[in-house]
Amino acid sequence: METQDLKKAGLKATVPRMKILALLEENKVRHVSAEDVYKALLESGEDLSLATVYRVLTQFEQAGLVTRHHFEGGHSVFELNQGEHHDHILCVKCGRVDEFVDKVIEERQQKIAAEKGYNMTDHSLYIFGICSACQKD
Amino acid sequence: METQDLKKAGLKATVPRMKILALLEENKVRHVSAEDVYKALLESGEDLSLATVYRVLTQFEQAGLVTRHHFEGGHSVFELNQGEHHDHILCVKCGRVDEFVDKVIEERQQKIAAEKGYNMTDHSLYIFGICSACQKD
DNA sequence: TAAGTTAATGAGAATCGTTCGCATTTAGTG
DNA sequence: CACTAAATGCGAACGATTCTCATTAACTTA
Repeated sequence: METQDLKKAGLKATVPRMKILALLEENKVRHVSAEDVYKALLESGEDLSLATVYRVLTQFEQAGLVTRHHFEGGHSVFELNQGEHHDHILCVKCGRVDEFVDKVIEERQQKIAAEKGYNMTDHSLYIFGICSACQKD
Repeated sequence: METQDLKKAGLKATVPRMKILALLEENKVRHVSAEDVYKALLESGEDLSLATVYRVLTQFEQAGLVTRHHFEGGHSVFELNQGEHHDHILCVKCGRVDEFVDKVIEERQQKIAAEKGYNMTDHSLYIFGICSACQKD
């Protein structure tokens, strides 16, 4: 039950929080904006405010349930944390997003951080390109 | 002369553009926001508008003279393209930014893109951590 | 080098995603 | 079931960026 997940994260199990978490867990789309979440919930009959969506997503992020990605134009998209860490490769033409995991890169990053005297906490890697479908146009 | 650089980039050699390019080439700071550029130029006696700074930086980006980095909170910072490509490692406590180049990572990225059927055009890699100075606090 | 054409600029309004303030409602507790 | 703190809704506020449009400056050609 989601109630447990929320409690574990130190968050009260309120209606908006459960609805948002449930939506993310449906996993229809991996990467959603606050606006996406807001609209999807309105459509499914929920009545909540956009401000709440932002608040909740920010709390989820702080609780480690969700990762926020910063995109161009000040947009953020959120992604439920599940399974292993991964990075992203995205198409600059159609916006398609794929994911990948590469141990070699992970290791090199650790090494680089160490060399520079940093205690690595996180990283963000995006590869941009043109996907196979778009190469045909 | 900067005039040449601008012409080469297909841009008229106007006063604001030359001043902004000169400022970036001074290279006092590698990563500047539009606001930084605007203030610095005002202080050095130039009279230009923030809108122009944004316009010019965007044109520089399109011309490949400059790279724009998207940071948290919808902030962008710009960096003059000079020398070789590099990635960034930054301190989440003090905001310090270091740069690095890693051939292994570059190659892996090419390989991953190919595997996923993408024609890679660019990438962005940030390592986050706590720098040596901040580890002591 | 002066006139003409077009693109660039300044100033401020407008936009967009996001956050805030505050009155109201709800969840968890006893 | 009543109580208290925390969560929500609403709309206003915000900050970065972009737009509009009248004015000005930069290349072109004579």
